[in-house]
Amino acid sequence: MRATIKDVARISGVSTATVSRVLNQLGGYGPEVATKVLAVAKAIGYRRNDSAVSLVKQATRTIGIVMPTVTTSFYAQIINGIEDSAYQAGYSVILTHAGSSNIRLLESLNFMVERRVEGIIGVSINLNQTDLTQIKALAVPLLLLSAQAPDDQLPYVKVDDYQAAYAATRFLIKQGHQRIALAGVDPSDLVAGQPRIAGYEAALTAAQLRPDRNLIFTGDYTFAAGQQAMQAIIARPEVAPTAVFAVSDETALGVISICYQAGIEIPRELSVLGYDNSAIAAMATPALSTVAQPFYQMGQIAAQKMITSLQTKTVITSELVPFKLIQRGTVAVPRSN
Amino acid sequence: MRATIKDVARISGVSTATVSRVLNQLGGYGPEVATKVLAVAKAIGYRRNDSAVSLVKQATRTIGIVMPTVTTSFYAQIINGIEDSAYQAGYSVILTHAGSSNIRLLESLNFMVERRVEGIIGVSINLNQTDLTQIKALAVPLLLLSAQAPDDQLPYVKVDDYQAAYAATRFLIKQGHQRIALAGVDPSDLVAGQPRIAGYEAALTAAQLRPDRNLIFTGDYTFAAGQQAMQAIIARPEVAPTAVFAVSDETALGVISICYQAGIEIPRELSVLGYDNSAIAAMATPALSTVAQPFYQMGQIAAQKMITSLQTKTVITSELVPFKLIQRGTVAVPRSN
DNA sequence: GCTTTTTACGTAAACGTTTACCTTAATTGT
DNA sequence: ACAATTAAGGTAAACGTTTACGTAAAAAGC
Repeated sequence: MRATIKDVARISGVSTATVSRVLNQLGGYGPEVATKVLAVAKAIGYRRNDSAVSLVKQATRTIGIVMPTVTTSFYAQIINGIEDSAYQAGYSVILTHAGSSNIRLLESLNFMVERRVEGIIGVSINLNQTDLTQIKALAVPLLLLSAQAPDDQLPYVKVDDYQAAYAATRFLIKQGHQRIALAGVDPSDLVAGQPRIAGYEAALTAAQLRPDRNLIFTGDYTFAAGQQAMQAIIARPEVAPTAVFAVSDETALGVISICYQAGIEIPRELSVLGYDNSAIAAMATPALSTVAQPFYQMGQIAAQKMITSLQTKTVITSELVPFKLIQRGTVAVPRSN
Repeated sequence: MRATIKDVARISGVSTATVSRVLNQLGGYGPEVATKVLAVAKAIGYRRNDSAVSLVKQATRTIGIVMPTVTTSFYAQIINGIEDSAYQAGYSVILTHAGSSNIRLLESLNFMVERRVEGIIGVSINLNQTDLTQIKALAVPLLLLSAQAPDDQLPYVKVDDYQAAYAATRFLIKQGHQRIALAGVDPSDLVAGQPRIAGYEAALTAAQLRPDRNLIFTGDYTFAAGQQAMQAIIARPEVAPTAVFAVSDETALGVISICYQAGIEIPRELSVLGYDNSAIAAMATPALSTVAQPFYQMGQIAAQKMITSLQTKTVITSELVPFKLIQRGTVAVPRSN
């Protein structure tokens, strides 16, 4: 068994209260006692037991992360951001997956409540009203990252998908594109799907271009979705876009992979724009132009917001973080111009 | 404040012991008491406090993950594997970064010991002898994942880098390649660097090909390392390999990106083989041939080994997991053949 | 030199559980 | 019908800390 504060006290010849005071530097002890206690603690390898501390202090200094079981590449960046901020503030982070399609979500949240996390950051989780009422019953602060609850019932940190899609589409138009496809989007997705469609269409309309539903290729943000979209584009020469705005970098790579197989040269024959700026974007050939989400910073911001809210006992406010258009090698002016 | 077992007991009109028995289904109570207690617990939103349980049971059912602050794309797969296994066994996982180049390593480990994790899985961390003695002093089980300690002083789960590099090189030779470069490797890295160099050279020697140190381009496994290696290859036409074995997928993409810029066609003019089979390998154009490490399974195996060792109180044994050569689109027979 | 303040500790309760041990009543066996 | 067993539930200690409160001695103030 591991040494306890009592062992340190006994060997040092003082009370546990004094040991605690020395260890936490609270004052109220003499210098020779302090050195003695410290020496003994080190000698017997004493480490304090956070379970006991949490119990008496009624605070665990732990925040939880809940994510769907995905392996998209920005996963790491988000977690890094959260963990770095948490660590700096002396908080631990405990991690749980919600399973694919949130199957394990409430179970996971329960788990965390029993661990007495002080707050939870839910990454990319879609909530319906039933979920929300159950979450409220849990009585634990929940902050959404890259997600949004119906009627904004929960605070969030995310980019403004409408604005980002608008800016991205506008950028393609300014390059001279008129027939711009939107690929891989899920129109039933209220948080990332519909706003991006709306932004895309608004930018077209603002430029006097008529949005064409035949240019929207639905999907689930994956590589495969991009492949399917591009195959559909090739199969229907009558639509013939000069640019495709993919709804994620992975989707963009999917369309690029089909283009490669079909001998369509990028960006000469077709421009492709991604979304996310995940690590793979810079490493693709040609390097992928994309709209960047600052994942690491989003993680940091989320953790900071959560922790300061915890410490100041104020409510967490939502925050829209800035996106950025990153021009690399997959967008050019269309050939016809 | 959250409801406690005492609240449940008081409202139900029984003792806390009985509540505990009901909640944990230990028997020794009547059916009507049970339903009453359960109803009360639910009504007041009682959740048990794991800090208290951990304290009295002297077990936290938590394992820790320590990783360097990297954003390589297999990060997610490893964590998913660990978390899934842990979750199934009723364990929580708490996550900490060791910082770049392990700057925060011992601090992180200490953190975890204070949290009383029952075991720690260290992912991709390189340990020197000083680290090791300090870790031993921590007296907590540590299992290495994709890493190895000097003199095998700690158990590990990893692929056999020597064999994998040997098989990969042999594969390239069988395709007809005779001048094969090795790119991005760190020769001072005892765990992933030297064994891969050795396997690479052994395969060459076994095929009566003389290893040539000029064909080894050192680096740090990154995308940039691959770019530098390929630039060096182009700058020195006298070495002119027909294939390059990159020491990671990212490095492979680095060499591919330079080839693209230089107009070198892959795989017609140059074959490229990666290492890892991270998500990006399948999404690259052309799709990257690579030696696959089963990251998700490695995570699972590590967690399972740790947990069964904890439960059976046996030592953790090391395990070499199988690699696999995945042939996609970046390796072909050399032109000269 | 006496009171007052400060310093340096010790005592013990509290945090929320689990569980060994005890007690009472009901059930069983004969 | 009575002893023996079992079932149902209570009591209280224990886990490892922190911290309010108490106390004795030393220091300071006059």
